[in-house]
Amino acid sequence: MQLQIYNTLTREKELFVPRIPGKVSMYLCGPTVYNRIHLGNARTFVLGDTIRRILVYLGYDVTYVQNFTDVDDKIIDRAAELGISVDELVEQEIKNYFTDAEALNIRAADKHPRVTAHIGDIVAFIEDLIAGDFAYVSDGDVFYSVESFPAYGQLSGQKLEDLALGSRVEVGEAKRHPADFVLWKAAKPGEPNWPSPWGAGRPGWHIECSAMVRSELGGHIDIHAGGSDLQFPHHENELAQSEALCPGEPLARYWVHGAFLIVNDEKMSKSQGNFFILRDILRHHDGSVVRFFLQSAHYRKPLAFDATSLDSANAALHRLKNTYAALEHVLAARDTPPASGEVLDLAKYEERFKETLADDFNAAGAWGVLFELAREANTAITRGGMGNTAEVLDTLHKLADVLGVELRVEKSIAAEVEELIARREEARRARDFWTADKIRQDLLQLGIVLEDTPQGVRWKLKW
RNA sequence: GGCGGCGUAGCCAAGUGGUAAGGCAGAGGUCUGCAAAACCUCUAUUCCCCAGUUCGAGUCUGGGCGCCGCCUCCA
Repeated sequence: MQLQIYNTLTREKELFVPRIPGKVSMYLCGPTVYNRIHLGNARTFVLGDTIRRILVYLGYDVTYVQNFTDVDDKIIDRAAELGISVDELVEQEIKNYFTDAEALNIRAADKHPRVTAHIGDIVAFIEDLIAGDFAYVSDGDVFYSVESFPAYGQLSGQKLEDLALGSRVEVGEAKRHPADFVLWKAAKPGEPNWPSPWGAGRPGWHIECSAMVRSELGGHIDIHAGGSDLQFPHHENELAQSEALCPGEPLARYWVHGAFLIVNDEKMSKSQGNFFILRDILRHHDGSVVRFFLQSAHYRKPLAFDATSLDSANAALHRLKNTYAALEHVLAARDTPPASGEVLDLAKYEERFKETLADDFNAAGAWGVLFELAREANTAITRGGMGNTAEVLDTLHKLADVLGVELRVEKSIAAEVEELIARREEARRARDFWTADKIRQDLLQLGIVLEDTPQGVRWKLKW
């Protein structure tokens, strides 16, 4: 079993060889904190978290960094719109991000650096670029000179001539080449700014990641990930900045880009107006369902989203949760002798699961393996049990956790409800089915579903 | 115009040379006092079309058609 990763830089699936054997450093471009994330954004953050979990599962010691972009035009505009300070908005939205992430079972990264906490690193980085003749000062702004970096365009496959045609040069910008991009923006009145050798100002967008990778991870990393809209210009520019200073060693050995969420055959995005705020979706759907849905297609393929997507995902995931609950119930049944019968070949399933994930993080395929395991477990239960119920339960739980989904449904039950269930059992024994069905109906109103099984009554919360 | 990607059943999808995973929805059956859950059976002779390579192609090559993304803030 060897991990293979599709590398955007080479456009090929490559054998994964980290810089340091057994260790992986990974950086994911995080959110610009100006409002709640939408479902498309969530896909990328779930991807990063899933890759991290898979790497850990495969035995790597992972250092995972995800930044917050906390100074930017959109943030400044939004704060003004809301009539609050940039700081207030940023603090609020970072908090919101963690709330949303937690709902999707996205674990906090090892570090979540903020741009504004790294201004010194950024200024130092820009100074290095200027010293190396990769950047130039122009009236308080500092620009990166794309022509100084011959490899410019390698990540996106763009040629400088082609880029020049499409580039937009704003009035007043003194760029030497149309594709040159800003490293440091001179301060405008009323905007957040920091002192620098070129005057007060704030960092451009791309420089933050180069600087934070350098300060947090040492300048060279194994995996750099983000949504595919960041491939150009953001990642192309990051690469140019970082590798200008360190020729010979790549900024990232593997570039991973996640595909978009598609609504009505179009990319879900703020500008299209076809986006769904994650927060709103979570009002109606469990986070595990949303996460499961986001993993239902391979990360490099667009994933279609429509009104039925989450209901369908919910039904699918409950198939696994039901199997899990059934196994727990069998295991907990007191009066049944230890189950014998066939023993499920768990090693076989785990091997397939692992190999599928090792093939460019194929989570959707790995879920398929889990469904097959669930079917075999269900079949065994139907036939009277299996020899290794506890191990099946553990394996199912462990593998779902690699994908970040909890199959165990936490449930508590009030004493009155237990009393009702007991009374229904009495009624059933007395063949008073009218009363028994009445109690079952009443419980259903309370959101509790009863199932009569050979091992006794099983209940669950209605989904 | 430049660059990149996609096209698999009603729907969502996995699958990069060996004879079509999985899920949802649907039909029939089993189990059940009735349900629920589950199980069994059925639902793509076929992977947009046409050529080619090969013993063998959804998978490789060439051409065509359709769709999407990036090139401007964007996950």
